Amino acid sequence: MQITVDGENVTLEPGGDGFELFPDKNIIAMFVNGEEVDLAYKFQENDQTSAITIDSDAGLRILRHSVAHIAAQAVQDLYEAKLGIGPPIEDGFYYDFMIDEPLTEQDLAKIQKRMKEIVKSSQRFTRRVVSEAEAREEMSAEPLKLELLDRRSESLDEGNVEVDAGELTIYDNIDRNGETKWKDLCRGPHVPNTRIADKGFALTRVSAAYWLGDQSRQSLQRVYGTAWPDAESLAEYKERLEEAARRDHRKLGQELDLFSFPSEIGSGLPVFHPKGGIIRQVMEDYSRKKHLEEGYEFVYTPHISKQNLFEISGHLQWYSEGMFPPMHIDSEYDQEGELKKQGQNYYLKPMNCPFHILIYKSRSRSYRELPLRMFEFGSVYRYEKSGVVHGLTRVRGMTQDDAHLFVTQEQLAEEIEKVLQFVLDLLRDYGLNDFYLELSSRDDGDKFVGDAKAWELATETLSKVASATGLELVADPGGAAFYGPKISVQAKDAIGRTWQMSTIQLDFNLPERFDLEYVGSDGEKHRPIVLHRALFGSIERFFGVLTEHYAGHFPPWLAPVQVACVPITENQHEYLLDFADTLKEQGIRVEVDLSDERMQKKIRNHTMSKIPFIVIAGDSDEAESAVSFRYRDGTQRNGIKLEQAVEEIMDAVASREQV
RNA sequence: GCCGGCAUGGCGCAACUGGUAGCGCAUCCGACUUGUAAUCGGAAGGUUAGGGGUUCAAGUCCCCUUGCCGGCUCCA
Repeated sequence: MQITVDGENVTLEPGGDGFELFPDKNIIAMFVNGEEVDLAYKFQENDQTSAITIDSDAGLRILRHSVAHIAAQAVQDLYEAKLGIGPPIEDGFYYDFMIDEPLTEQDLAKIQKRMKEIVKSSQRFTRRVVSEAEAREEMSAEPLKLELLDRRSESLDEGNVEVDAGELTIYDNIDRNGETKWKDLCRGPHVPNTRIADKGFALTRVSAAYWLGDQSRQSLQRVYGTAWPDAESLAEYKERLEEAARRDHRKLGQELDLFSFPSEIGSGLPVFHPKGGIIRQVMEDYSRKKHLEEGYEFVYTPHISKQNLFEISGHLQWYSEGMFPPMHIDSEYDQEGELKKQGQNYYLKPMNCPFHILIYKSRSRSYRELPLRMFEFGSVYRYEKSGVVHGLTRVRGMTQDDAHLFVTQEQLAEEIEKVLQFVLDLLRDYGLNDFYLELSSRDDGDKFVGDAKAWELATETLSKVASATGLELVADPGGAAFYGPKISVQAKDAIGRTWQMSTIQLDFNLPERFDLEYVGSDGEKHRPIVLHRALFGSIERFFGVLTEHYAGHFPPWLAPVQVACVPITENQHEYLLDFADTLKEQGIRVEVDLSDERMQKKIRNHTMSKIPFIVIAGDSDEAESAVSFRYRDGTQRNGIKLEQAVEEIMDAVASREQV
């Protein structure tokens, strides 16, 4: 029998399978004619195959999915639980269960212990093709699996071949004695044997999850886990989690005294302390400067508005759920309690656009004024549901670095290009360098405004401009809001996590609703196009992302305290105070530590508060008009002359570099 | 909004099955004056998120509210 292995012709005995062909233990499955299959697969004439190693992307998915099965077996060994689904996910897997009692952390430990036993018992994953009737029979005690079978037949009826139109398979877990210990309806493939999971897995958490992600369906218990080819990779993964935890902006915000969320104020409503305040101020000042240079004009608008504005804008129609409920004011009653004056509703604003648009509409506009760019640090309030607020990244009150650009059709492409370049430059100034773009286009449904033609044109324009940056462009079909397509900038942080930062959003809706126009060179009235864009997204969120990106080690230009001076003895107090004065005159944020702690303690304190420059001086330094630098990583440089020290600090701040 | 967990001085934590709150850091006072990540001694500080209940007795048990955490759903 002839088959092709990695493009090479190989001769195999009839009935030969993957175990024969790939004896290497690191190979856990294989591709056959493009499909992932078990090693137990018996080759057919002319099959094309290649190995799947355990550490490849496909291999890891298969491993994780297999460990999900082991978890499910363990759960069913220990509890009365019905099976949901158990797919691999990034870095791990989950399995959903219908179970009466919610699982706890203690349960997790028990389940993991049981999993270890299953792994050690060396069970084989064995594939078996079944008819639908057989599958229903064997899964008769598993209502959720039966529902999946129902759904499968429904979609087959509709000619939808997406969901496993192929044969149905059950995987049996068979132990050394040939006894079937467990089975699951599953497409596979799987690792050959539970032992392969050996030392590289761990359960990580439990939570609830809706069946099939549907809020109206029942809540299941979801067990999350992770799985890796070996113990080292698992340890590395755990270390990665710990690193992320160390960088958590909520923790750093507390430790570095940057911001807090007083419960007296309410959920999702942060206050910035002086140390966080100065960072914000520097960020905002820099942003203002850049916007001025880029031709933006600054506007200011209130935080609340009468209901009617949001009726015109459509927010109440489309997004009232995300808005704080209204406050009703100005009603007046006479002595009999009869309504004398109809009051009205005011809403906290969830977006700035209607306000900017009113500024546009305050007088007639000429094409000569376009593009008109209105910028504001606009405070908005959104009623985020109670379960979703999260540190600074998901809040109920925030400040957007928001701008609305009013442009003509002809100017659109160039303006988008400018904005995109502006965004990327600005993000780079903040130390983010690794980006990709996402283009969200129209949903196929009819939930959109404007005509399809205009959408198509605009999407094409966005796409062209995005491609021209040379950055990776990911399509997000159907991801657009109802009012227009958008480009979003995704940035990767220092430990490789991606964050959605800026968005550039076209709007076909508001110009219509507010009946915007400008007078063109032809003397006729035309409708401008509105571009929404926020570069940071929200200041709060960006602040959180930067904190995690830098792990609290803000570069000198952003650091709340840029220089801490530590005298070796009291004799240097004057000397360092003079030095600090010189820096202060240059606008440097500097402190001299005159406390009566020992200098080792002072160094420790300032290192822990992550101050970029610790400047130390003793007698010998003073004698030669010098100081010593100590950086956050513990490195030191001695004997730096005063003028040079000042210059270096100033340079580091001015260049916005990290030290 | 849903499921589960948590809530003790500024911060991090302790207090066995209910028996009238402890420790470290920080703070304040005093002593010490010291070349690169914690000097020593002393003092002050909480009625245990808020409210209600059970009990002779509640930080420990029950209920409600608020907030936080992990997910789900959502994120204009």
